Amino acid sequence: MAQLERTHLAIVRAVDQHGSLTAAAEQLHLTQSALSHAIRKLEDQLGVAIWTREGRRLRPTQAGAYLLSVANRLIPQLTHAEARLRQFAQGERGTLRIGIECHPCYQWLLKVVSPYLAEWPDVDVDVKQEFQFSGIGALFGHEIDLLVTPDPLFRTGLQFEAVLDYEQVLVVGPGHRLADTPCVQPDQLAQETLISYPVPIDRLDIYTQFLLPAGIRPKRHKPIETTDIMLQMVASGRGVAALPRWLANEYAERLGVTAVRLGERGIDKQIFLGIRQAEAGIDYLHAFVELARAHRNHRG
Amino acid sequence: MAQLERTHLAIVRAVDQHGSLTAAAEQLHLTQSALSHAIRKLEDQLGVAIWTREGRRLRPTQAGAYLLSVANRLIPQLTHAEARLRQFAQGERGTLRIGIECHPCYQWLLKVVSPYLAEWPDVDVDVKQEFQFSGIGALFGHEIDLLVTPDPLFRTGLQFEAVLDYEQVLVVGPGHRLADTPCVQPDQLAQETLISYPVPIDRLDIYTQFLLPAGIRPKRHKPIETTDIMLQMVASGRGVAALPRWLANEYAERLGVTAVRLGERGIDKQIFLGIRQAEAGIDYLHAFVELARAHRNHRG
DNA sequence: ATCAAAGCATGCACTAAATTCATGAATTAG
DNA sequence: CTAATTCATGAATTTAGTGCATGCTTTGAT
Repeated sequence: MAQLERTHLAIVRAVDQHGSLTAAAEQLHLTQSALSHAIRKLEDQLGVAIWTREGRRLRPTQAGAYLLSVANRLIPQLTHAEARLRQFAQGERGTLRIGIECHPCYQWLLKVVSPYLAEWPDVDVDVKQEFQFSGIGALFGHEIDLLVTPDPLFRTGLQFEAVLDYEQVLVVGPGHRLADTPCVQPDQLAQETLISYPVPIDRLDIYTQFLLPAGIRPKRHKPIETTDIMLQMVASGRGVAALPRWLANEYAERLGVTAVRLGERGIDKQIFLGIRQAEAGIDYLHAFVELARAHRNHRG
Repeated sequence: MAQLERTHLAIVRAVDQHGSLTAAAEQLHLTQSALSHAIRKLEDQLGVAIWTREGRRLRPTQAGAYLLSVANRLIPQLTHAEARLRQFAQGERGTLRIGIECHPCYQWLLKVVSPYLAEWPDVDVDVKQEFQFSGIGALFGHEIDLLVTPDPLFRTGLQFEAVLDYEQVLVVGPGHRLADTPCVQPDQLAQETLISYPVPIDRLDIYTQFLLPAGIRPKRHKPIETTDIMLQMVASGRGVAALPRWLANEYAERLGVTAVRLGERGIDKQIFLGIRQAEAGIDYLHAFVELARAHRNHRG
C-alpha cells in the first residue's frame, strides 16, 4: 500500500540537509505544515518511524538512514533523466559525461574532445575527475557515461576498448646523470627524488611494476598535482617523474627534459574507454569511441 | 518544471509490457482515460513525444526508449526499498540477496547459509544465479547485496574478501587410467571427454590455466547443468570433470571417483565474498562474511 | 524561574490535480 | 461495411495535497 514517491525521497534529503522541518520546507517551497503532514502520512503508511523526535530535533532512525541512502542514490538519477529528456525535447543530443581516472589521461582527452565537439555541435561534454568510489562505480551508478582509465574490466555489462598504447618512461631534467642512458635500472633511482601525482603508491606503475619488484624505494617521494608544475620541477633538477612517453615528448624541446626507458623492456601501458554495454549503440557515444580510436592510428 | 514522478515511470513500463493503453490501464488499476490524460500531460510538460501514434498503436520514440530504460532501472530499486522499509516496520532485519557466479560456489554456499539462518532468524536469504550482466554489475545495480565469486575486483567501491581456498582438480571415475596418477598433464586429456558446467570456455580454469596454454583440447566437451549428474557421469566412465577438491572428496566414497592434481603444481583457486563498501557496517551482512570466514578455518 | 523564541503537530478550509464518465474519432479485422 | 477495439477529449467529480491558524513542547537567555 505504501508507495514511495519522489517527493518522499526529496523530503528526506531536504530534512537531512537542513536538520529541521522548517528549513527543509523553505527549500521545497512548502510550509512547515505541509511537510509535517507529509511525513506523518509517509510514516503512517510505511509503519516505521523515519525520524525520532528528540526535543525539537529530528534524528533519523535506522529506517530513516536507509531511506536517505536510497534518496541520495536515486534522486540524482531522476534529475539527470529529466535533463536528458529536456535535451531530447530541444533537439540536442545530450551531455556526454566523461570520467577520467588517471592524471595524464586528461592531456590525452583534451586532444580528442576538441575534434569531437566540432563534429557533434549539439552534444555537450562534461568531465569529472573525482568519484565517490571508483570510476567503474560511477559508470555503473550512471554518474558518468564514459570512463577513461588504464584499468579495464571485462565481462561485467561494461565494454572496454583500448584507444591508446604508450610507454611509461622516466623523465629527467637537462644534464641529469641518467639523461644519456638507454635505459634505467631500479637501483639507479634509489638516490633520486621521485615526483608523481598524488595517488596511492599501488596505483603508480613505476612502483608496482618497477621499483617494488626490485625492493627499491626512491630517496624521496614528492606528490605534485599538475603535469606542468611536475615537469617544471623535473626540468629544474628537483627530481624525476614517470610519465607517458608522448607526454614527455611534448615538453622535451620546451623544457629540455629527456625520456628514459624504465628497465630493458620498458613499461607498456594502455588507455581504455569504458561504456555501459546497453548504451553501446548510442550514436554520439559510439562516435566518441570511434574518434578516439582514429586518433590512435594517427599518432601511429 | 517537469517533474519525473514514479507514476510516470510505472506508466511507461506498463505500456511497454502490454503494448496498449487500455491493457496498461488495467494493470495500473486505472481507466484508459486516466492514462491518456496522464501521458498527454507528461509529454506536454517534457516537450517530447514519448510515443508515436501509429494507427492505434503506441510506438516508443527515442526519448520513450530512454525513459523506459530509466524506468526499468529505477522502479525495481524503489520497490525493493519499500519492501526493505516494510521489513524494518515489522522488526525484521531484512533480506540478504546473495548472488553467485560460479556453479560449485552453490554447494559451498549451502553450508554457510544454514548456520547463518539459524543465527539470524529474522533475516531472509535469497539466492540469485542469473544476472542480466555480471554479478558485479548486479552488486553495483543494487540487485543483490552480496556476491559469491571467484573473480574479485578491488578499488571500486566494492569490498571483496577471500573466504575459501581450494584446489581445482580433475575428477575421474573408478578404474580410470588416470586414477592412480599423482598428477595429470594436459596432453593426457586429449583423448578424454570433458564434462563441465554450461559456461563459456574462457570461464573454465581447466581451459584457461591448463589446456589452452598447452594448446590441447579434449576429444569432446559435454556441458551438464548439475553437479550431481555431472559426477554420476564421471562415475560411470563417460568423461572427466574439473571440480574443487573438497567437492570431489564429498562424492569420493559414495561414487568411487578420484581427484587427480592438474599439472605438477595444481590449480589453486579462491572464492570471494563481495559487498558494497558503503554497507560494510550493516550487522547482518557483516555477520555473514564473518561466518563464512570462520567456516574457512574450520575446514583448514 | 520565567519568558520569549523557535520548532513541530493538528484541525479545518481550500485549491488544484488526478480520476472518472460519457462520448467521439480513428483504425483494424472479419 | 460493419462491429469491435483503441485512443482522445471535455466536463463532472473526487481526492489528495497545501496553507492558515493555533496550540503544545523544547530551548536558551535574562
